[in-house]
Amino acid sequence: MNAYTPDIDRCDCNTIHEDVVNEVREHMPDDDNLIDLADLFKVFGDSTRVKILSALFHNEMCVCDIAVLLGMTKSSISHQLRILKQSKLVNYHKEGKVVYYSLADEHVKTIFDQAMIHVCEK
Amino acid sequence: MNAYTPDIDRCDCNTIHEDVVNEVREHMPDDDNLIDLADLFKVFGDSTRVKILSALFHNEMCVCDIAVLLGMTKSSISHQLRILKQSKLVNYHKEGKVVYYSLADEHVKTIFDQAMIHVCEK
DNA sequence: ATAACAATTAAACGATTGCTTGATTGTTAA
DNA sequence: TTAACAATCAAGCAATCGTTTAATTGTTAT
Repeated sequence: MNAYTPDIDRCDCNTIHEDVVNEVREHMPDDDNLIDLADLFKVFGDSTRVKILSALFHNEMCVCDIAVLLGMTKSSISHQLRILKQSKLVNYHKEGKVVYYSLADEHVKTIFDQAMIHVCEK
Repeated sequence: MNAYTPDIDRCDCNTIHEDVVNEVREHMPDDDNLIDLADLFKVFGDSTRVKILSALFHNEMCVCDIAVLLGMTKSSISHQLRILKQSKLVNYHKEGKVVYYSLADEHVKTIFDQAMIHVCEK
């Protein structure tokens, strides 16, 4: 931030259409919201987690069953469930040694359905 | 794949609830579809790309304007636009030196809106 | 108490990713 | 032709990520 680098924004060019930039800036959601949005999609952006959530659409399941279903180790499933748990996307309850996971939120299915339509349309 | 590693699926445990696993397996979408779904979310899972798409909801824009809007270099914006282009999420057309990018698909906004509802509900 | 087992955790790894830098392409205007 | 500039591209780097491996926790059953 000195006289030689007046670009607060680290941008290496000048605005071409100032009116468009200003108009878009007004209509865009806050940065924080867009970052949260990206973070949610980031959680959805792994095939293992997508498969886990897709499985939980139909039934609550324990770690072991999910591991069998997806042909992966309990460890990696547990690891991914931890991430889904942190993102408040799954709930869980214990019964003895077994931990059952279930979908925490109905929105997820709506989002997945919409995205699946997009994916299947090409 | 020999007599000592009979686990085709690399799973390190036995099925606890075979009925649940079988039932879920029948209802789940194909692996390919779920992988495509995760790949789509992977593209959405970066805040720069989310911001670019969110901007394009309102207007087509050139690389320079997007760079100004987001306070980033043209190079990194161009880099991300390339990924969005490869995923068929944006279209573009040239006018002289300037390349204008626009949203390729209305579904994206629907998906973003649904996800934004989820994000804002906590 | 001991063995068995569901689940979690930590460390390590290989792979992927996003940005930076600098060079290059292609078009416009002097 | 030359200079300016929008845009792209390639190489390199640091950071992040998903899985593996091995050890650990906690519960059940012998």
